[in-house]
Amino acid sequence: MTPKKEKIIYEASLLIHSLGYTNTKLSDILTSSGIGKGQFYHYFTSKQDLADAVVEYLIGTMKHDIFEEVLDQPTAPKLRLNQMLDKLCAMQFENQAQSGCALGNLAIEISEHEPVLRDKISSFFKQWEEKIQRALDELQQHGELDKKVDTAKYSRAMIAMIEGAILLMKNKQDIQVLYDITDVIRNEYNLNEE
Amino acid sequence: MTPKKEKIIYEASLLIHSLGYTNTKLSDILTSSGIGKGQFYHYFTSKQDLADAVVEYLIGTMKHDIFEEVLDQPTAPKLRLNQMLDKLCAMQFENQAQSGCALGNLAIEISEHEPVLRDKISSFFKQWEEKIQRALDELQQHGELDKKVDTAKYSRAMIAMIEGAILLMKNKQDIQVLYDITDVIRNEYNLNEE
Amino acid sequence: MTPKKEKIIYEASLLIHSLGYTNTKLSDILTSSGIGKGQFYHYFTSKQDLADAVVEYLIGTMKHDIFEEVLDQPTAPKLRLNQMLDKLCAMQFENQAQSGCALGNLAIEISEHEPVLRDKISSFFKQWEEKIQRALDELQQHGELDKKVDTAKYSRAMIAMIEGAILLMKNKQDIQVLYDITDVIRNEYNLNEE
Amino acid sequence: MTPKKEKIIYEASLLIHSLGYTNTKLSDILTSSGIGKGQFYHYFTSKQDLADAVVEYLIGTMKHDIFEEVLDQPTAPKLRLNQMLDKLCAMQFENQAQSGCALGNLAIEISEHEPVLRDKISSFFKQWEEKIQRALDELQQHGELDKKVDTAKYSRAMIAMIEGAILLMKNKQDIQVLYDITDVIRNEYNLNEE
DNA sequence: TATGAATGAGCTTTCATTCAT
DNA sequence: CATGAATGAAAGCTCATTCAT
Repeated sequence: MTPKKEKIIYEASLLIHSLGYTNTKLSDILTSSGIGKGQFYHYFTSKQDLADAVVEYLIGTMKHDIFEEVLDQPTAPKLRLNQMLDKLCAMQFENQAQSGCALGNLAIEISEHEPVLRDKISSFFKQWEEKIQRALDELQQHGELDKKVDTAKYSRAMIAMIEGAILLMKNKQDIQVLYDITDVIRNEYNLNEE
Repeated sequence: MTPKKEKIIYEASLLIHSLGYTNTKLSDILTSSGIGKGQFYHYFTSKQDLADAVVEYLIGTMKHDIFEEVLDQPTAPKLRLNQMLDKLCAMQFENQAQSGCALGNLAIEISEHEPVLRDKISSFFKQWEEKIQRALDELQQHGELDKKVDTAKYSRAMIAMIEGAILLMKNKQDIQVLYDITDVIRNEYNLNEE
Repeated sequence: MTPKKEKIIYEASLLIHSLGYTNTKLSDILTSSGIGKGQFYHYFTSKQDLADAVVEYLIGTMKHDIFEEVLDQPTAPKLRLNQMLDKLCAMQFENQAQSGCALGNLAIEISEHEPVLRDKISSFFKQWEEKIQRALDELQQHGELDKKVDTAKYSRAMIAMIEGAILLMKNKQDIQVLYDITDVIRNEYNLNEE
Repeated sequence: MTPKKEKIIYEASLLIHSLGYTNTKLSDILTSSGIGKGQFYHYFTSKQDLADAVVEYLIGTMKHDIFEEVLDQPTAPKLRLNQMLDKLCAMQFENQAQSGCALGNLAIEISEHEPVLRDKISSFFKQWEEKIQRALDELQQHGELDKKVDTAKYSRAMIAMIEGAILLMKNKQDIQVLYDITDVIRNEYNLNEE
C-alpha cells in the first residue's frame, strides 16, 4: 500500500463519513487527494473498490482505537467499558457531533443492497459484541452485574444504545444527546460507582 | 391534496425507505407512480420538495401508528410501552428486516446537510421522547420504576436502543437482532408482566 | 419511430459507415444529429442499442435497394443480376470509393465479438445468397449457365467477389477496382451477351 | 530489432487480428508482452508507430508464407495456385474461422483515414496480384485457361473472391464458407486436376 | 392537466501518453 | 533499459429539471 493510496483512502473516508458513499463524488475525492482522474483508477478499479478499502480502513481504525487500545487491554472490565464510552464520546466531540458513526452511516446506506460491504461491517459489529460480552461476563463473575442477564443480548443492546445515541445526536447535531445516553448506559450496566 | 399526489408521495416513501433519498431516482418514482415527468413537476417543485412531503408523510404515519394508536391511549403505561415495541417489531417483520427505520435512515442521510428536513425529524423524535417520558413518569409514580432515574434521559435512551437495534438488525438483515434488543428493553424498564 | 430517432440512426449510419462503430463517438453523432446527450439516451439505451438500430437500418436499405427494387422483380434473371451489379457500383461511386460496404465493414469489425449483430448481418447475407441463387437457377433452366455448377455455392461466391472487390476498392480508394471485378463477374456468370 | 521488440509486435499482431486496431488497448499489449509502459515507449513512439510495425510484420508473414513458400516457387502454376488456396484455408482453419484476414480487416478499418498504412497494404495486394497474374499467364500459355481472359483483372478477381470469402466466413464464423468458395475458385480457374 | 421530448451539467470510467526514478 | 506513477482529454452515461404541445 503506497502512501498515495493510503492518502486517497483517508481523504475518501472523511468525505464518505460526512456525505455518505453515493453523495461523495469522485471529483471531491480527487480534489481532496490532490490527484488526477487517471491516477485514481491506477490505484482502484472503481469507486466501489475504493468503498471496500474505505470500509476496511474505517473498521481498522475502530479496531485499533476501541479494541486494541481499550477492550483488549488486561484492565478491569468496568474500566474498559468506561474508557470505551469515553473514547466514543471523544470521537464524536472532535467531529462536533456532525457526521455520526462512519460505520453506522454506511451500514444504513448500503446494508440492503451491497452484501459484501454489509458483511464486512456486520463482522465488525459481531467482534465488538464479543469483546463487550467478555467484559460483561467478567463483571458478572465479580458480582457487579445481575446474575440473570444474558450477556450476549446485553452486549448487543449496549452497541444498539451507542449507535442509536449517535444517530439521535447526529439528527440533533448536539453532542449532549450522546452524553445523556452514555450516562444511562453507565447507570444500567453499573459502570459508575467507586 | 389530490389522490395522485398522495400516490406519488406514498410510492416515493417506499423507494426512499429502501434506497435512500439520493439513490432514489425521479425516474423510479415516475415508474412506480405511473405518471409522466411533467405531471410530477405539476405537483412538486423539485425532488427536494417531494422529500419534504415524504418526510411529513413518514412522520404522519409514525404519529398515527405509534402515538395515536398506542402512546396517546388512556391505557396503562406498561401496556402502552409494550404495545409500542410490539408494533415496531411488527413493522420491521413486515419489511423482512430489510430497510430499517425510514426516518432513522433519513436522519442519518440528511441530518448534517439538510437543516429543514433534519428539524422535522428531530421534532418528531422529541415528541416521541416526551410521550415515552410520560409513560415512564407514570410507571415511576406507580413504583414500577426506580425512583432515581431521570425519565427524560431514559426515554431518549429507549429510543436510542430502538433505533440502534433497527440499525444492527438492518446490517445483519435479521429480525432476531431487534427481538433480542427489545427483550433487553423490556427487562430494563420492567415491562414484563408479573 | 419518431423522425428524430430516424434522423439519429441515419446520421449514425453515415458516421459508422465511414469511421466504423468504435471510432464513431457519441459526440460525433450528437453533433451530426443536432441533439444533446440526454436526448440520445431518451431514444437509445446505449451506444450498442444504436448500433443495433443502425444495422437494421443498413440491412433495410440494402433490402429495399437490392432486393425489392431489383432481385425480387419479375424480370429476366440476367437483367436482375446486371442491375444488381450496376446498383452496387453506383452506390460505391456515389461514396467515391471511400468507405466501402457498410455491412461488410461492420461484419469484419464485430463478427468475432458481437454475436447479436453478427447474426443479423449473417441473416442478411443468407437472404442475398438465396435471391442470387434463384436467379442462377433460372439462368440454368434457360441453358444460360453451365448445368453442373452448384448454384448455392456460386451465389455465395458471387457475393464473396462483390464484398472482396469492395474491400480491395476501398483499400485502393479507387472505384476502378470494383468495375474491373464486376466485369469478371459478368464474364464468369454469362451476364454479358445480347 | 531486439527480440523484445519483436515480441511486442507479435503479441500486438495477434490482438489486432482479433480485436482490430482501435479496440486493441495498449494495456492489452503490455499485458500480453509482459512489459511496462515505459518499455513500450522506448521501442515505439506511439500506438500508431506500433501499428506500422504490425502491418509490416503481417505483410512480411504473408509474403513469406504465400509468396516465398508458394507463388515464387518454380513449380507448375496450377500447383502454385492450389497450394496458395490450401495454405490460406489452413491459416483460417487454425484460427477456427474467428478473426478473418488480418490484413483485410486492417484494410477495412483504416483505408479511408490512414493513408500510410493503406498504401502499405495496397502495395502488398498489388504484389499478390502480380504473382497470381504470372501464374495465370503461364496457365494461358499452356492452354489451360481461356485465351481471351484478362489475367490482370482475373488475378485481382481471385483475390477479391478470397478476401470476400474470408469476410463471409468470419461473419458466419464457419470455415465451410471458405471451403465452398475456394471450390468455386478452383472450378473457375481450372485448377482441378484432370 | 398531462405527456414525454429536450437540455446540459456532471457523473464514473478509459486510455494514450509523459515523466520521475 | 526498465518501471509504473501521474496526467488529462475525452469517452459513455445519468439524471434533475425545463419546455413545447
